Amino acid sequence: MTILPVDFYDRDPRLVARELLGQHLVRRGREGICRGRIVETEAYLATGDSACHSHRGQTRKNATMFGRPGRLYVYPIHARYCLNAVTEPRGVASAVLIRAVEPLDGFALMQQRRGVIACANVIERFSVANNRLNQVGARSIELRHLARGPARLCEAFGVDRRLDGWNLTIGARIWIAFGSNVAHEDLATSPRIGVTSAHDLPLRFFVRGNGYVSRSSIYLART
DNA sequence: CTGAGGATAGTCT
DNA sequence: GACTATCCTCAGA
Repeated sequence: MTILPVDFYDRDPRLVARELLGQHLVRRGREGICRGRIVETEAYLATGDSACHSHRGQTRKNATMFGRPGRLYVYPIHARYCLNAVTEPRGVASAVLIRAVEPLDGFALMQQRRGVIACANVIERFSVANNRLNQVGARSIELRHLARGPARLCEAFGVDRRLDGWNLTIGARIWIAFGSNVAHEDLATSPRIGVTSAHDLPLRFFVRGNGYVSRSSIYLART
């Protein structure tokens, strides 16, 4: 296992966002270990980006973005959380939002944290929903939705603001390890999801055709 | 102290 | 595709 070093993060967030695709987000806690392949990211720039949290200066909420690269920036949104990796040197407040992973390990733990039962397909999902043995009342979802979307990802991996500022490069609690690089032809870009300003910038990066990517059908842009 | 709004997700049409 | 529950943070009074 190769943990991505600080140098990896100490670069332009557009480069980091692109190269994070294919790498493995790993979460280790008392309950066990979770691992997922990163398939969708977004870059938020330190300058000229009105959608970036740092755009209006430093506050307590976004302070982590102004700190060292390779740290975890967690912030609350709509009663949920989103997970970012801080990029560029201290004082240059940029970050990469991780929007979705393809689950690799820790399926049971992710399901438990999310309070759902993940099914391989819609047919199995229908079957589970009607199964009397499902006494806990957990919703059944498709597997591709287990950690798709930043808030679902945080819930599945047990990430909340207590991990804001955590060092992603020391190999404890949560880190990103090298998995594989995505071939150029499998890489796609689009405008970022859910941002109301700077919507023209193609700062979202995802693995083309990957079923774990959110809203993949909307954009088919190519880099 | 109060109000507004946000890098969402789930549900329903 | 539209609607909205939900809650934390910040700005303004």
